[in-house]
Amino acid sequence: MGSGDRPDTVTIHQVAKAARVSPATVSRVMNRRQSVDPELARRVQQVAASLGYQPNAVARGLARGRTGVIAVIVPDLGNPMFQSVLRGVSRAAGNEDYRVLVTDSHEFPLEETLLSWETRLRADGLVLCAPRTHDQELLGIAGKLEPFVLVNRHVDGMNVPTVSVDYASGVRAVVAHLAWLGHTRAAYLSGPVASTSNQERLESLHEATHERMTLDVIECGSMHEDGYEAADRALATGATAVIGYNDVVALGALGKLHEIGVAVPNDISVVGFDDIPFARYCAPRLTTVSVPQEELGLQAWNRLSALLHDHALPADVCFTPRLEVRGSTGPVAR
Amino acid sequence: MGSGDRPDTVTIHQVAKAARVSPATVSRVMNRRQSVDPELARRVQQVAASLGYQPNAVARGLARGRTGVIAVIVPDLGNPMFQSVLRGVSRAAGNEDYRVLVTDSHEFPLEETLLSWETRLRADGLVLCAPRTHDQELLGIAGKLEPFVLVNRHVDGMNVPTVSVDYASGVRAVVAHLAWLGHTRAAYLSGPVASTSNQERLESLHEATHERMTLDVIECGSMHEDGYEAADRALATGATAVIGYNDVVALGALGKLHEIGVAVPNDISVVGFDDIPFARYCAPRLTTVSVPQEELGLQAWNRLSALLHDHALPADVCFTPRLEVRGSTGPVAR
DNA sequence: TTGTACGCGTTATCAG
DNA sequence: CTGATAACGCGTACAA
Repeated sequence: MGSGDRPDTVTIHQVAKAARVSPATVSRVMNRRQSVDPELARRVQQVAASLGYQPNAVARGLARGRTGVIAVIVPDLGNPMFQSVLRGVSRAAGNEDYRVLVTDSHEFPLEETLLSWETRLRADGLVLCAPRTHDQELLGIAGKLEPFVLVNRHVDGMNVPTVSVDYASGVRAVVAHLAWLGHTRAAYLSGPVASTSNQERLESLHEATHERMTLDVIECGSMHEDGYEAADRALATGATAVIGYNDVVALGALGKLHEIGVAVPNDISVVGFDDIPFARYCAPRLTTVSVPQEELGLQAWNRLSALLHDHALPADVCFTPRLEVRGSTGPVAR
Repeated sequence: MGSGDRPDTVTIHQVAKAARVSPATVSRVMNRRQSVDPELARRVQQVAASLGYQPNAVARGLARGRTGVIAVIVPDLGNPMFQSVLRGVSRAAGNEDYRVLVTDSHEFPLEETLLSWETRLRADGLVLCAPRTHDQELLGIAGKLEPFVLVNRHVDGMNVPTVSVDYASGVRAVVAHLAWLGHTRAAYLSGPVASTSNQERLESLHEATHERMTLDVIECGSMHEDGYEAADRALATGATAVIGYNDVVALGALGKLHEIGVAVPNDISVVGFDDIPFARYCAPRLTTVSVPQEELGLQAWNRLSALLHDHALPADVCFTPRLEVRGSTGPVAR
């Protein structure tokens, strides 16, 4: 037991009193200002250490106007793609002593902007992965989100640093690869309709397959289960190749195909997007459009960092994904 | 209207002035205090909305003494196990309007405590996944971390709410399962030596296999690559079953085995720990000791929440994992 | 080089 | 029910 008070909160004043200096001096010492007598600084540091003093981050944030925290919004913390982006941001930001406030918007478009705003208020800046929000809504709130960086999404008329991926190029590579293998009919396991990356991939697929390959679009989603369930329907179209909205979906389909005895790639080929870590560890290894996910996070941080420190802003970057051909695609059976 | 102007930082005073009331009243309205004249409250809300006012979270945190943020420390944001725990915490905390400050300690024991402390300062509480830190160090810093909850780890003499898993029980189930299948020689792909969960599993394995099965311990690690590389060495021992430190390692081994033409489970059986999402989507599906990862996060939040709100603290919980028998284990070849 | 005093934006206390 | 006023803990001009 003990007293119900909280004597464990040692403030700058207590340190000052114990060291017989003013709070200002303690502050200077804690912030490594050079204008303090070395001898005095040492004494203050000793006292501070012996008292276990650590500056209150909140008060410091208020006084300085910055918190040393950045916010990151992801649609789903369970999605390996965003996990990697988060990891990239976190590590990069951590190297410059910034912490990350992460928020999962639950794949819920309405929450994306609300949560973004709310979370942004507790941080100095924002890295936004918001594939579901409408352009208009984003444009409307952009002003209250600054400084922020957009990941994996482009919004016309929005002048915000963006880190993205040229999925169209990836799609073309996929289609070329499949065509070269002799495929003439492919099924696309479509992601969430509201997702811009799904729209981008779908549109590019239509363009790339035009008069070259038949494309069946299967309603699916973005989770394992979605791909697992959609596999049957994809199969029913007679397609010889399945293109998943992302790797997670593709792996879900792969699981189902294996279960029902459909051989990959002999009976059917499977392709995904992202190149999540497990894509290279499943059997057969998944052929996929490889996106540098952590690099995406790193570059996002670089831009946010520039914004925060008023440095020169790196140009927008758009990564060209690489088609990683592995074991899940093969010549069409005949 | 609404767009166009950019009120850099609109404060409670500006709202107060515009609504011709005192800041105190605005504060009351924003905090939904019932002691405000409904008519007045409506007016204030309108003004606040029209000005796009949102209370400054940092100032609010300072004044209230709590931030609405909790810290979560994980050894590696790339590990699906901790990703799930994080997700569980995040979603549970989010439901009560708490945000999550996440820090990746890079699997670096020394940083675990330092980062924990540093991060804890910016939050109201802490969920700590620190499998590498020594007991002594943890005991020493525990006082400055409170309130906090420990996940997946027990420290003797530390009176802190803990959410853990009875790995020993899982290990026994694995050994029983393998023995029943006729296996008499197993190889354990050992995780990081400093990891308490590895120590726990290894110790339990020795006990469970005692005079019943030969156990070869292979130095490995916690990543895909580690399992991938260790597969050969495991094979060389002549073991008919491989037990991975975790699913990630087991999947890495699975990949290598598949690559070199060793059939699973016909030639060799493979088991993992955790039951990460992909364990059920690989081929063959991975037999593994299933841990309720998100539930771990949820329960951790429940306890932290109780601590934060001074509610009755739920008893420590220790989940008994379930052996999820899938396709990667089978009768020993003869 | 060091100390004093004020501001950061809110909340809480206490009069009115 | 509402409004001054004092914290909250720290950073920093400004003065000494």
